[in-house]
Order: sequence, then C-alpha cells, then structure tokens
Amino acid sequence: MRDEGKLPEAHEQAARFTQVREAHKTEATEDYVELIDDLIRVHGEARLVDVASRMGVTQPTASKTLARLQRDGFVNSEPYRSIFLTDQGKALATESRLRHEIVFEFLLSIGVSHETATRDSEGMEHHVSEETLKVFKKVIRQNSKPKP
Amino acid sequence: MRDEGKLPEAHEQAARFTQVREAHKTEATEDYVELIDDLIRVHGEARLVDVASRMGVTQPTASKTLARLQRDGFVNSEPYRSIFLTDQGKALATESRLRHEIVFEFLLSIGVSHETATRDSEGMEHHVSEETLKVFKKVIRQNSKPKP
DNA sequence: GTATAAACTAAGCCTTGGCTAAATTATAAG
DNA sequence: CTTATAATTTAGCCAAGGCTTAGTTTATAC
Repeated sequence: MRDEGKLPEAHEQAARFTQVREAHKTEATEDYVELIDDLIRVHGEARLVDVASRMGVTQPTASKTLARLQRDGFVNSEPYRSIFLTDQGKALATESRLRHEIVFEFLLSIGVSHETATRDSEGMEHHVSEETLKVFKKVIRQNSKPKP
Repeated sequence: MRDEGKLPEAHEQAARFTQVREAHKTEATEDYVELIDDLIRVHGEARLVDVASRMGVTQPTASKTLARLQRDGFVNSEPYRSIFLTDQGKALATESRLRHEIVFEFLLSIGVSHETATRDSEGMEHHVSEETLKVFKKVIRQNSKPKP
C-alpha cells in the first residue's frame, strides 16, 4: 500500500508522466520499422498492403503513417513501390527487436504462457528502461541455467 | 532470435496491435482517476491545478481531459469546484492502483532500483494482462519469503 | 468591502492516428 | 494489348490530447 499522507513531489511525478508520453510518441515508429524489417527479412520486401494488414489498420492509415516515417527519416519509398528502411530506420528496428525479444523471453522465463507473453511484450516493450532490461536479461540467464 | 522465414499470422499480429491501441485509449483515464484518488486521500480534495501540475500538463489540457472523463462517467465536478470520482471512477482507480502497485513491487523484487521501478511501472502498468499480473504476484511472494 | 492574485474556463490552433470514399497507378489475365 | 483486379494515394472527416492566449470566477489580503 502507498504511504499514507504522502504523495511524490509534484515535479517528479510530472516528469514521469511526461516521459511516458514521450515514449508513446515513438511507439508507432518502432512498431512500424520493426515490422518492415521483419517483412523484408522474410518476404524479401515490405509492401504497404502487408504492413497495413499486420498492423491491423487500413491501407490509407498505414500510408499516412509511412509518409510521416519517411518525413522523419526512418523509411524510404517511391510512390506505388515497396518500402525500405534507412540506416536510421534499420538501427531503430534492430534496437527495437532486441528489446522486444528480451521482454518476451523474460515473460516466458518467469512462467507466463507463450500467447500472453506474445501479447504483453508488444505493449510493454516501449516502457522498459535500460536498467530494467538489464535485470530482465539477468533473470533470463538465471532461469535458463539451473541444471541440478 | 526470431524464427527464420516465419512471421506470425497476419490476423493474429493485427489483433495484438489493435489490443495495444485499445489499452492506450484507457491509459489517460486510468492515470487521471488514480491521481485524483490519491489527491483526495491525501489532501482531502482534488483541485484542477494540482491534477495539472502532477500530470505535467497545462491547466487547460487537464480541464479538457476532465471534461471528457466527466462525459464518460468517471468524475464529477461543478465549474470552478473540486473534482470527485463517481463509483465507476473509484472502481477504476482502485483497480488501477492495485495493478500499478503490483508492477512496482514486482520490479523492486527482481532487483530494479526504486527510482527506475517508479518510472517504469508508470508506463508498464497499462500493458500487463491478468495472467502476467498473477505471475508477478507469485514472484513477489517467492522473492520476499526466502528464509534459509 | 474592494483590489489583486490565483484558479478555472473558453476559444482556437496543432499533430497523431484512426476511418471511408474516390481516384490513380501497377499488375495480371485473356 | 487491352481490360479487369489489386495496390496505392488523395481528400476529407473525426477524436484525443497537447498547446497558447484571453476572459471569468473565486479566494485572499488589506
């Protein structure tokens, strides 16, 4: 239970919420580049139609989002052609995938089901700091080693 | 590393992203009612000025958000007066606080620092399913008991 | 009891990220 | 090589959640 009669300092609490909002802003970008990277690896290319269907949005929505990503330097594509990641996009995709995988493996390692780990890691990955990620990695190692 | 040459089924992946987006929509509501509940407990009342400063937003922004929460039945207030939670609002605040505390305690119990646990739990709490929450609780119990 | 300060609301603007409907371009089929 | 289909873009709408600037209301101080 929280300390009775005590609230965190206003400016500290504000800073945390502000930070969460910041993280939110990059979520879409991370999800898109991660997906595009996957599509390129597996299908050889990333088409809008696949991005849209896998993101669960309509094609115009995906199109608009991709225009933003292009504006911000994460992807590259010519009209009616498939989508490519810039170096910046690739870097973000790699970092993002790594984080995603750690969160996923961590959840599995503490006993969460495969399906739930898949679902929860999708939402959680964007809110896990470097420090927590490090702890997650340690836990994964510990829970995989114990050979008695 | 992810399975080479295999992507999850499009409709399943889409469903997960859709679900994360759904969670997003309720985040603001949860954060606000949780904070309002805290303010009422500790200060006896919740004033807009405090909500705004603790959420890290301007007063007009808080005002607009609260109007939405009122429209949706979570809070109640008359112009220029302090803010009250409806039964629905109280229920959500309680549920939300509980979830928040479990995530926070969980992070602490696996070795994350107090400060980081505070920060990360703020963002993570909205993306943790019931199943994962249950596992978190188990881990908290296990990590607090070990008396050799 | 009236001035001044603080709290709140109103109005208007912006971006993101959804949507649909309609137009355009590429691709595939005949 | 033309036509039908599929993919993509364009245009326009909406809500959420930020902001600033300006106006009201309430509370405080003298």
